[in-house]
Amino acid sequence: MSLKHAILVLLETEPGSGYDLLKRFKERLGYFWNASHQQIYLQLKNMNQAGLLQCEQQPQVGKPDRKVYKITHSGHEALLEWIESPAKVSRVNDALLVKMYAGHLVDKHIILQEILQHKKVHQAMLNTFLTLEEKYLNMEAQEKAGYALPFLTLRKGILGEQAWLDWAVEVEVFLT
Amino acid sequence: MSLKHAILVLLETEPGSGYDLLKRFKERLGYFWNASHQQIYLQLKNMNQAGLLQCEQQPQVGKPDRKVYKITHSGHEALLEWIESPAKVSRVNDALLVKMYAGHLVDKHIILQEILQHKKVHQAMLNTFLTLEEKYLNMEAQEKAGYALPFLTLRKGILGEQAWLDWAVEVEVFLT
DNA sequence: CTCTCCATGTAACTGGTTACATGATTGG
DNA sequence: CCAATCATGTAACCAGTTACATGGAGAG
Repeated sequence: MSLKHAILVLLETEPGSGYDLLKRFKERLGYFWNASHQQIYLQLKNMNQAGLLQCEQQPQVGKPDRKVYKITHSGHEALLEWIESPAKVSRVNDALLVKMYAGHLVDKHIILQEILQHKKVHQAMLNTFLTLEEKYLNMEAQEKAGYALPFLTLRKGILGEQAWLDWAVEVEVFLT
Repeated sequence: MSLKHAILVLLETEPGSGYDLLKRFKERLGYFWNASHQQIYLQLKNMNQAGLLQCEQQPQVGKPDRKVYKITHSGHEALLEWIESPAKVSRVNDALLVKMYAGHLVDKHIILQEILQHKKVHQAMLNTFLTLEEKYLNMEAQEKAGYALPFLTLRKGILGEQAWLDWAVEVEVFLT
């Protein structure tokens, strides 16, 4: 299970609350890791209990306390251990392809419409990634160096989305 | 969710036992849908109870009964309804990219080794897909027509794996 | 005044994995 | 003889989603 480790990664550089983490997930790991706020709050509680994080409560007026979590030494150790041990090849379960496979059962326009809807989402993601890429490429050498690995994950996103869109073209050609 | 629907797809053309389905998953939906035998047996039981499938028990000597499941009318309806209603864009949770993102915490050879391991698996998958593609391309026009949609899902696999391997090259260039 | 964002959480449920369990047959 | 494959399942656990719940602040 890796939500735990993803949280450790995001807290490794700076402490943050559950909500902060939610935002960081969207900004930084958005393409390859998703987490809902419910999952995050629960995980933080568990990880705090397990001693991977420590929590500082900041009282707020008219709001629930702001709980800022910080990685502990034990948390840092756990993170390194995880990075160093091999990960399984992640296998997808893609419902769209199951539909595609059985598409002969319905009118082909239904499948085509579905593809076009998904295409919009993938095109939008690609655009976001390309904007981020440009930002990176315009950085000064020094700043660039610090973002090299995140940039490689961005490249994964770009190549993945481009492949998706190339595939969509093949599908459209066949279905129209 | 969709394991249910994937099973309906696989039983739509011909009945089969849990073990038959396990094999069909591997052969036909392998790239985009994974299911363990435990999941399948459980689902079949539930779907039988829900009236989507009917089960015929074939007694066997020295073995548990062979339970052959067949899609019912209600199951067929459920399948069509599912295909016709929009699917969410599937979002990946890829632990390898989380590691990559935080790769600065460890020696870069650790990340490189991990990439090389994963690359082997992706290369093997691509080879399998390319073999299947060739098989399809050598079919006669008539037979080809019947496999057009499954062929498109195969194309997705091919484009996806090629993109993965292209990305791996970029990673290797950076890490060596 | 309503909508969106900020900010936090609990509870029930569904989906999926890991571990356990059994035993025959086939191929090297 | 040993490993793999055939063939079936249960139980405990872990991960993730959906629904529910609350309430302030700022924008239009």
